[in-house]
Amino acid sequence: MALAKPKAGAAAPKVPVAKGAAKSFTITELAAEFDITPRAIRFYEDVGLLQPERAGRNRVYSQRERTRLKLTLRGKRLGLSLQEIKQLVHMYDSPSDTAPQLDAFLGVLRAHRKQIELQLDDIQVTLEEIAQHEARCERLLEAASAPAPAVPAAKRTAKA
Amino acid sequence: MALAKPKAGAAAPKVPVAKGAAKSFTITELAAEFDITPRAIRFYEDVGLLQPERAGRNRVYSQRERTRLKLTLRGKRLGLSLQEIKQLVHMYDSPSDTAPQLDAFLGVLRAHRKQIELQLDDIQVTLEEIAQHEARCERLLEAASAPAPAVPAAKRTAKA
DNA sequence: ACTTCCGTTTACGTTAACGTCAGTCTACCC
DNA sequence: GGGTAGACTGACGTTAACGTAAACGGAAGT
Repeated sequence: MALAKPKAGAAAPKVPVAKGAAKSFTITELAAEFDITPRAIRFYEDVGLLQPERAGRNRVYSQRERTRLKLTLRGKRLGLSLQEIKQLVHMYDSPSDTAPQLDAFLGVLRAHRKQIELQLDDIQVTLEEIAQHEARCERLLEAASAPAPAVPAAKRTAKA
Repeated sequence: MALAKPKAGAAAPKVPVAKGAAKSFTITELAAEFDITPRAIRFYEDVGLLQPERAGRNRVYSQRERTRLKLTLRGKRLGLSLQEIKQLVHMYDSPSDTAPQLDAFLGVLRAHRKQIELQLDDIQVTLEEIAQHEARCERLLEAASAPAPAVPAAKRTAKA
């Protein structure tokens, strides 16, 4: 991210990636890849989650920004707010090196893990329940498709 | 906030235990138990997630309603909207018995499971990352508390 | 030069999920 | 029988996370 060119000759020429091969992305590419709108991506930038470069007026996303977007979306799927995600991401890639900083970071990490583990419990319970419902459903379906109910026809519904 | 007082000043007509001790709850009890506000509970009722009985004006929650509230909160923790939760809960306890109904229900169940499993992946990845960060933090902390790392020592484990 | 197509900016609109009064009602206590 | 304290019912406010519409700019094709 060598911020060299003070003025990149007006705007962005089509596909200027010639040398470094530092793959970059446009906003619509990312939007398409992650199935979200450009508006959402700009919004994430507004709240400080992304900081893309610019080619003139247009946004240019590096691999690193793409990763942050990915992290953001995963955070969202886990039910975190953008602010929470921001704090986490910020901690994650700000190199704390003093002992108290590291300590605080560890605290946050443990809290985060705790929460994630609770969620893991929720998920496992839910999966268990779903499995039971599925089993019951399949049982009933099989019973329904069974040719002749051998049981005492206590409930003979109208059927042919 | 008085915790377990001899129930000073209640609004309901003195808990009419009536017959079969079917344990019931007041809105404030549930609010306290799940650490939410009565307002939230009433709101869940507004959107059709709960249907408590009434003792005069006051709401009375049965064990079943309590369970639904629990399901609701778990759904929220899993990132579902109240509408989604409503649909699921409604399906879960409406006894579908015709084959097409069961079939549809199975479809929903499988979709739900699919989504939950994706989330499980997210969680596992996240846990993995957290573990790595924790390890790095602890490494750094140990290095920082080490006596005097004059030279880039490879690994200082012994605590003397 | 003109049009077409994106991407950008600005700004207001929207939805979900409550929070926060304000005013009422009513059972209980003194 | 007056006071108090919860619970109740509207009704409006709020926050997060975008959606949507309007207007502009630059570049690419014709």
